[in-house]
Amino acid sequence: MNFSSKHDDRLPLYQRLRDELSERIASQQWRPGEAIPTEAELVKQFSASIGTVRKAIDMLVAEGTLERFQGRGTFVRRARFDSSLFRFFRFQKDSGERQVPEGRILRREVVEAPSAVASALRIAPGTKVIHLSRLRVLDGTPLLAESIWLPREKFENLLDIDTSEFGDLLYPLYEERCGQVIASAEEDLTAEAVDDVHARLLQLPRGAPVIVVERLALGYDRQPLEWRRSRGPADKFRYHVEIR
Amino acid sequence: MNFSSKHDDRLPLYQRLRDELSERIASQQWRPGEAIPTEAELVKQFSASIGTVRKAIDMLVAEGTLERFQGRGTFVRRARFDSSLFRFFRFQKDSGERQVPEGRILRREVVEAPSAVASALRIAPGTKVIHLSRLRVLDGTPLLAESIWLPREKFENLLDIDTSEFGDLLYPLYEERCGQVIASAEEDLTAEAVDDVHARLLQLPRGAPVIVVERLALGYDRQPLEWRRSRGPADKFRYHVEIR
DNA sequence: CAGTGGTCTAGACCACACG
DNA sequence: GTGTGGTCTAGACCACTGT
Repeated sequence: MNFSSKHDDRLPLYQRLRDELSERIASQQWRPGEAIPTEAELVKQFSASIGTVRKAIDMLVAEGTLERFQGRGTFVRRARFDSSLFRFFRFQKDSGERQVPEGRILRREVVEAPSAVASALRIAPGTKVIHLSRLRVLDGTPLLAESIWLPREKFENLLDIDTSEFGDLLYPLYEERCGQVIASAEEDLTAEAVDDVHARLLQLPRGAPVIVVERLALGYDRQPLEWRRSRGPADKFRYHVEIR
Repeated sequence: MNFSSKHDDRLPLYQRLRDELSERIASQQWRPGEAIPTEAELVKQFSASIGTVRKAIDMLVAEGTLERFQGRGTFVRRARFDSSLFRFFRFQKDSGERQVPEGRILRREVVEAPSAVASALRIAPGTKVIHLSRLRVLDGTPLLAESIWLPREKFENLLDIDTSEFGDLLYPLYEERCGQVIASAEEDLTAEAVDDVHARLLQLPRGAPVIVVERLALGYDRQPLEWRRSRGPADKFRYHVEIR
């Protein structure tokens, strides 16, 4: 067995190996939660030494694409985005348990992509996109008001289901209904004084500070799959960063 | 040559090696900007193989403690924190060049540590600390209002210099005057409506949204050296994160 | 040129998971 | 016990830096 042709021979072997593995994951040849072949097997397949194979796998583990378990194997990592919400918002029960906030879809429509959305999703402006408006609520308190945009072509199936059946988490829904797996994301955080529309939605006084999180979610092949903008009350927000 | 005694023999060799190197850096045996011994030299000193030495160094590079340059050597990394400011604030000239905002010390005093400060710096409440009040200004526009607390014992020398000679960056000053090197930091971000005191300082209307950044700065030995709380106008703020 | 880190090999043995 | 990843060795050769 050998490499798919497109790799540059001048690149180090472990790099090409990393890219090759990464592509097989992107193409869902190995799916999230599944084990990839053993190190010994990969050594044979790519006629590389164990050290080189391990270095390639090391990189994918560092990137968060793979997960290793001694004695069991190496697995494609299933991204856990719910936790990202809790990196930002200290909305937890006293016991410290993490609750998934209830998600209510307020609106679902097909529209032409506004220019900001089109450029984020890297599609032509005016392309049809699905727009969802969603409110996330915890213990009766509005937590987040979200606007979500999806390329229609990939997510057409979402138009067939009743929005009441969407459930509280969208990414598993994307996977089940549309075969689209979210592998990573980029977020931009800002803050602003709440506008009247969101003040009503979030039950906040006029001009109260809100956090704005814009998230671009990507597949394993790094294609943009979803763009969303979420707003939440600033006093519920705390984000922690380590710097070196 | 051998390891300092305290390392646990059950730990993998590359781990013990990493810890040993890390300690030598913390103790300023090798200082920021200086090269550490070559890989071949470390192989001899620790009677390990080249692969093991490289793995230990790899870890410190990944942590941001060391920096490698092919053909030149491996160097203790000098933390560059000015950049952290610009990760958060999009205050740049049109050309994209990064300007260091002017720093004006408004007040310098010795006080007993408030409990929040004491717990952040991990010292007993009531211990004497140096408190600095500082305004950072770019092109005449107030950017950040900062309150900075330092353990008096380590930073006594700062009391001897006129505050007008502090300059625009404090961390180089800490290093030159007090021998204290900042190696890493943790930041917490929140947002709030500005209070009257900071509205005046930052020239903002009442209740405007401000970003609040609390930073704990640590030495190479991870001892807390400085705690600060900074506030800046939210519309100047944008923070970018990657999630996996 | 000599000296540095970067890549790669071909093994050995250990620690852990699971049937 | 068998199979997996984890640690470690002892080299070889390449690519880059500085003199």
